[in-house]
Amino acid sequence: MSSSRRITLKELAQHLGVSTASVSNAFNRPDQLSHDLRERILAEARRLGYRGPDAKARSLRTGRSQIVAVLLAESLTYSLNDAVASELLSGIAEVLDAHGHTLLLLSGRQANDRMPGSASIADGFIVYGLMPSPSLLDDLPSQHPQVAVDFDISGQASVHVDNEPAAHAIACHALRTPPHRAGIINLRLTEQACNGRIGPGQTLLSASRTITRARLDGFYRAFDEHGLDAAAVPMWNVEENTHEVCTPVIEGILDLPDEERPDLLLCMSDRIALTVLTLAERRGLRIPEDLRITGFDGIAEGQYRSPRLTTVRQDSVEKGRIAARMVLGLEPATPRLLTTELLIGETCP
Amino acid sequence: MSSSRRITLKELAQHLGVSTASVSNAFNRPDQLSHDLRERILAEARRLGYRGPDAKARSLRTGRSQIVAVLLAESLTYSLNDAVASELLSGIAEVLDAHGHTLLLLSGRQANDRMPGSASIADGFIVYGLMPSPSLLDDLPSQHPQVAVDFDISGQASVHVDNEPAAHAIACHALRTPPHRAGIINLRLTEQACNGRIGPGQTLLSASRTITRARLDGFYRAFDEHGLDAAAVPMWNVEENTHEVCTPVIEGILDLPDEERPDLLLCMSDRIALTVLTLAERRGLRIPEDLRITGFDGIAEGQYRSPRLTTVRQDSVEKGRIAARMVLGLEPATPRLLTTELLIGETCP
DNA sequence: GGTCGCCTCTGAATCGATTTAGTTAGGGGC
DNA sequence: GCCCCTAACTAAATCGATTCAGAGGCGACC
Repeated sequence: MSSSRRITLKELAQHLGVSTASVSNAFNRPDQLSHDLRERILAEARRLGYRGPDAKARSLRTGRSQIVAVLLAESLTYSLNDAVASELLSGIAEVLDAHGHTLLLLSGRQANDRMPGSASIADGFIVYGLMPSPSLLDDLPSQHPQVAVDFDISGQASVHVDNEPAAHAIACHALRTPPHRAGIINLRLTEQACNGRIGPGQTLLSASRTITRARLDGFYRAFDEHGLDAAAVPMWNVEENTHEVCTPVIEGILDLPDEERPDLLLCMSDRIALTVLTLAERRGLRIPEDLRITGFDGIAEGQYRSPRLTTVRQDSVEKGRIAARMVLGLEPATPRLLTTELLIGETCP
Repeated sequence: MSSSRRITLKELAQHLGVSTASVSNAFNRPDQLSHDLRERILAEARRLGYRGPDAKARSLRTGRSQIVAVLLAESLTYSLNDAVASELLSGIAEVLDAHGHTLLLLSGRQANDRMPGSASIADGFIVYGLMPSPSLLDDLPSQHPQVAVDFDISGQASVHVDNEPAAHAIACHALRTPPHRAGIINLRLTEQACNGRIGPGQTLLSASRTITRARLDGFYRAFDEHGLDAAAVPMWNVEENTHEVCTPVIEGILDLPDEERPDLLLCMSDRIALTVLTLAERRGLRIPEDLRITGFDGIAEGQYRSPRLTTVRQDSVEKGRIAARMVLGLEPATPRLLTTELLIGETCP
C-alpha cells in the first residue's frame, strides 16, 4: 500500500495508460481534458496515494514556488518575540494566505554571513530593516520583486511610517504640561554601541541608518517649538529592544537622586516604555504624578493593561499587508508612507 | 551586464570551457577539484553575476531543500501574536538557523481546506496543535519526518508538556490559602463553542482533543486533596486566547455582586490571567487582597510587569528546540515530556 | 618498464514535473 | 461526400542543477 518511495506523476500515468500531460492537466487545468478522464485520474491518484504534483519539480519547471520570503534584519529569535515584527509578519501572512502563498522566514543574522541557498526558491522578497551586512541583499535573485519595509533599497518599492511627525505629535502632547526634567531613551542611535547615558562626545547615526533618528528629530522640533533647549535634555541609549538589555539602563535612570531623576521620559519604543513603567512601579513611583512616560509603536501589550501606555500607534499589520500586496503585484510597487495615531493613555495624560 | 534572465550553471561552464560537474563541485565539494580551477570558476561566477546553484533545481535533484515547515493549527495571524506560539517558533528557528535550514510557515486554517501545494517542498514537518481537519495531515509527504508538538500523530515523534502535574502544583499553591469562592476560566474546553459560564449540561472535551483538559484534571485533583468539592467550583470558558474574546467573559465575572464574585480565579493561560488582572485593576479591585489570580504558560509579559503573575512556566522555547532537533535527526525521534516550573508572583503569593 | 593508484576532470543520466506543437477522431455545415 | 473546426489527448523538449562511472595523465613503487 504505502511504498517507501512516493509515486510520481509519470508512474501514475503509466498505471492509467494515459500521457503525463493529461495527468498534469487533471491537476492544473481541468478544462483541458474530459470530465470522465479527469475523474478516472483523480480516483486512481487517491487509490495509489499520489498527493499531487511535487512542489520541487513543479517550481523548477514553472519558475514559481508560491513562496514569499521575509528577510529580517534581526535574528529570528528576536523578531518572533518582538511585537512590532510579529504584527508585521501577521499582516504579511494574512495576505499571502489569502492568495495561496506561503511564508519563508530568513534572517540577516544567520550563523554565517551569507544568505542560505534556499533563499532563491522564493518568488519575491520582503526585506524588513537595515541588514547588518549590505552584501546580503546582493545574494537575492534580482529578477524577483523586492519590497523594503522601514528602510530603502535603491530602486525598489518600500513601505515606511511617518516617524518624524509622529514623534513630534507625541512630544507636543507631553510638553503641554511642562516637565521639570525631561529625558529621552533612544534605541540604537549611537555610532558606537552604547547601553547607558549618551555623552557629548558620541556621534549619532543618520536617519538612513536608523529609524529612531527620525523620531529624535521630531522630539527636538517639539522641544524647540515649546521654547525648551533640546540639547540640554539628557539622553540614554539601548542597543536592543528587550527587557533584558533595557533593565540595567533604566534602573540607572530611576535610581538617580530625586532632584536629578526625570519626571518625563520619552521612549523610542513601547517595549522600553513598558520596562520603565514596570521598574518605576516596583520602586513605588506614582505614574503619572512622579513620572510621565511615553512610548512608540502602539503594541497591544501597552494598551491592554492598566495604566494604559501613552504612545503613538503605527499600524504594523497594515504595513505588512501592503508590503505583501506589493510583492504579489496586487498593488503598484511604489514608495508608501503610512500615518500614525496618537494614543493617550494614563502614563502621560 | 545584468541581463534580465539569470545565468545558469551550464552557461557558466560553457563560458569557462569546463564541464558542469566541475562548476557544481566548485560550489559544493571543493575537495573534488584543484584549487586553481575552483578559484577560476568562482571568479568567473562573480564576474557574470552567478549567485550559486538555483535552489529550485538543486532541491529537485537532491531531494532536499533545507527547509523545515511548521504547520500551525491556528491561523498564522493568531499564532504570530500568541506569545506561546512565538516562543515555540523562536526555539525552532534557533536550531534550524544553526544548522543551515530555513523555516516555512504553514497554517491548518488556510483560506481553503487543503494544504498548499508548496508544503511538499519541505524536508520535514513540525506540527503544532490539533488540526481543525485531520485530513490535512494526510497531505503531508509521509516519507519526511514529522514531529508533533502538544498533541500526538500516531506513530510519530512528539514533544509534550506535563500539563496535569503542572496544573496540580499551581492549584495546590493557590489553595494553601483557602478561598471563599474559587472559579476556573477554561480555554476551549467545551464540546460546543461557548464564551461564558459553563452550565451543567455542557460536555467537556477529552484530553486527546484539548490540552486544557489535562490542566483541569490537575486542578480537580488539587481541590479533592484539599477537601473541596471541585464540582461546585464555577467554570467559565473562552474559545480563543485573545484579549478581545476574553474581555466580555471576564467582565461578566468581575461584575458579579461582591458575594458571588470569586476571590480566586485559576486561569488556563497567562493571556486570560493578564486580561483578568487588567480588568480587575481598572475596577479598582485590590490584587491579591480582593482577588487572587493564577495563569499558565509563564510568558514574558506576565513576568516583566508589576504585579508579577503567579503562574507555571512551560519552556516553549526549549520545546521548539527539541522538536527542531528531532526533525533534523539530531536527536532520537521519541516521545518527550517536559516538566514545568512554578512561578510565584504577586497576583497569588 | 609495467602496473597500480590517485588526482582531476568530463559525459551523460536523472530528479518530477509543465507545456508546446501536433495528431486523431468526430461532428456540423453545405 | 467533402471540408473545416473543435475537443481530447499525446510525444517530447525543457526547467537547472547533482552525481555516477569512467577517462586521461602523472608519479611511485616494485
